[in-house]
Amino acid sequence: MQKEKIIIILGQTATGKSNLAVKIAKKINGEIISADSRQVYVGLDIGTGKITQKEMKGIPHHLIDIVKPKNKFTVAEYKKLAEEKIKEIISRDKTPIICGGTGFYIDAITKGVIFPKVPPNSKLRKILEKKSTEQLLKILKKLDPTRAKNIDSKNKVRLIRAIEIAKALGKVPKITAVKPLYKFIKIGLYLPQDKLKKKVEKRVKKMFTDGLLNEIKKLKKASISQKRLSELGFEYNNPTYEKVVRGTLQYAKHQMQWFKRDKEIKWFDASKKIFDIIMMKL
RNA sequence: GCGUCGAUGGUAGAGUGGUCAAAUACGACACGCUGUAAACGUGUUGCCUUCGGGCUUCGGGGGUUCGAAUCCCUCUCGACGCA
Repeated sequence: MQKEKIIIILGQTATGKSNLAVKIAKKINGEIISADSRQVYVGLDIGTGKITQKEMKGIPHHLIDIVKPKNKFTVAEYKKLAEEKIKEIISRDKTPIICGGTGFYIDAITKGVIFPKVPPNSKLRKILEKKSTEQLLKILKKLDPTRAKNIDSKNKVRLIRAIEIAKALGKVPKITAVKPLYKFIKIGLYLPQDKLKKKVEKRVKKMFTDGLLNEIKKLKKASISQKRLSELGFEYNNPTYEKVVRGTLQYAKHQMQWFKRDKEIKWFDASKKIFDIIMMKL
């Protein structure tokens, strides 16, 4: 049996992924699944550059606005939901198009990664957070010497998660991945540095005129704490134009850092006319 | 014009005779990442290097000293105060 085809649109922020995804969806009868770790939250619209109803042009979009910003959302949940959506869309005889810039989320689906079935344990985390990385490493060593050897020994977040898993399962299972069920076509969008910068500047300016500050006010009213807001991104942490531009540019760089390891991605310069070329490849 | 204070690496900002190529933070660059991922972490960040070191730096110039980012003189610029 031939594998179903799934199109992935990924790449740096502000390169026009959403737009391209909608165009492709129209042409090939597709539905879009977002791969953005922040657009899942209700109410984070302007700051995350969320696609508007109008921009969707009638194409169904999934995994946008699915949780309240108060609740934390994670990759594992994303993977589960996205895989459900993929099945659903295929059963409707349509093509799933995954579109977004969160590389970790995309890999979670396309690389068949299996996450250990250990949900975050906030109680345990709270206790562990108070300890130093040295102490944490010691604890992990006792529980799982192998993982302790390979882990990023100064990374608290990773250490805590490793301990969390080891406590629940006895040890941290080896990374496992299953063969993907689908045929993924990965299309990467990038912009030359100067063009990216201009695009980002324009976008951030628009963010402020569109009412980013107001959006933050609303979130605060909905009793989202300042701490939580800053977790949701620099746009939500006392943003200024300069801060957001710099942060976005840094983020774009970080995204490339992640994506460039994936040799399956076919890259396209988003400042050129690429739609027809991409369509030919699908 | 007089007086006081100040001038430090890409930026902010410590340092006030040796342990200073100069803390720290930010930025920049490189890299990692398996349930927080716009998160979290690591390395480099004057120049050269056979990686042992070598060389030139703390507004400019001059001096004191075995030794100066640190003390003195002077010039330039800036802030404030008095005229």
